[in-house]
Amino acid sequence: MNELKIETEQKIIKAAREVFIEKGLQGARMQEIADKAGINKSLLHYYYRSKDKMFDAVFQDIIKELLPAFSKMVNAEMTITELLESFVKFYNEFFQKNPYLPQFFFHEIWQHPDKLADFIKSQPVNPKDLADKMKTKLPPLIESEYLPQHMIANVLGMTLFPHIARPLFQRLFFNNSKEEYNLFLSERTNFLVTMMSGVIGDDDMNENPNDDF
Amino acid sequence: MNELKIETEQKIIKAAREVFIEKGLQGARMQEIADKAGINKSLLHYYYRSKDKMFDAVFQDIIKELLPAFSKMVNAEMTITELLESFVKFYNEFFQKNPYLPQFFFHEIWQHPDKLADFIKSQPVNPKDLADKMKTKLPPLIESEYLPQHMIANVLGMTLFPHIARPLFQRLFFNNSKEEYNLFLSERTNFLVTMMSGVIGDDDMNENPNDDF
DNA sequence: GTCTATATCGGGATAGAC
DNA sequence: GTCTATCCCGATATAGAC
Repeated sequence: MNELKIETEQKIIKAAREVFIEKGLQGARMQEIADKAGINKSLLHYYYRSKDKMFDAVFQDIIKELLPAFSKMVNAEMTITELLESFVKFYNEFFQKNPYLPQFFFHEIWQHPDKLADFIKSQPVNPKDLADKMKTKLPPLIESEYLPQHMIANVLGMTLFPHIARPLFQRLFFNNSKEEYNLFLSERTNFLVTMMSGVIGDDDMNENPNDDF
Repeated sequence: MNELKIETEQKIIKAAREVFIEKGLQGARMQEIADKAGINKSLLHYYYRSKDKMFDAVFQDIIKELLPAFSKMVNAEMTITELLESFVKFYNEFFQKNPYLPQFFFHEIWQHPDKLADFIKSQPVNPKDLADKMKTKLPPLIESEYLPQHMIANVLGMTLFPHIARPLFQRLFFNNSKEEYNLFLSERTNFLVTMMSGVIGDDDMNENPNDDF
């Protein structure tokens, strides 16, 4: 019995996630979620009292997957080049598996900035510390010119853009071929990593930003 | 009478645009649009038969404002540095005035890739030509390494990101202060222009990519 | 053209049997 | 826990008076 319950809840949350990510909170239909989960519509209300509560559960899950990946990498003991590499690789892979996700995420943070704020406040990590931490990883020459915020915006922007603009870009430049575009995306991971290393300079590869070394 | 009619239609399309951009097609309410236009709900149906048709009108308008700005600049007789500058300045200014717009645009192109495709096909401009044209503007050294698609994704990504990620970034790094963030955005325009010029090399400033010079 | 009143319907939510 | 049946409201859309 209990196993069945757990299994059902899994099916529901999985289906809900898929539908919400594709259609957004307003666009999603409870019926579609129920169909996709292979269960009855009213069961949704048994597990999650309302559509809103169900959405919250999904939204929180997704933020928890996206943001910590960010801070974990910044906190890890890596050089800036290694950091950028794991950064770009992680998000490129993640979004290639979940193409609708960037669109969903940014749409919903504009619709519910409050929900986002609550989550951020509940987090133990201080984002300003992250930015500072990132700054210490930068070679001195660049450090003086780049605000860490610019740096982060550059990296995230260049990584994210081809994913969120996919419906447009795939049609404009890749004959609307899914395969061609995935090829472009995979290739782009390497392109970005080598390009960024070039801008930063490879000479920090042997440096260690920590004093205790 | 006719003037009144025109005036009303203007008020409606303006209101519809605002509400659609903030809430999206699914999130928008006809009542809210009517209220914002200061007219009766049923008048909306008199001018545009349905919500969908109204949305189409708005969506087309917006695409027409966003994409041609793109191609006009690429076609203009500018060096790559001048091109990048007008590019970044145009979009940064446009999105600062219309903060919800990037979020709206990307959400809706995922929801209606068909509508987007139709528009693209109806355009006389060939995007591949644009990419090639852009390639001719690049200094030879860079040309060999950069696919124009990467170049475009880089510039658009770095320009767009702080706008679409605003609810997140403003909270994470700018105490959720609207003023501080606008300052950051304005400053970033210059930052991007100088940074990009640096990467490309300023030595193309005096070159003219055309043979007839 | 613009309004009021109303129809219609989709979709979230609840009651209750099993 | 899961289903069927039903409620009920919100939102788009239409009819018709002025």
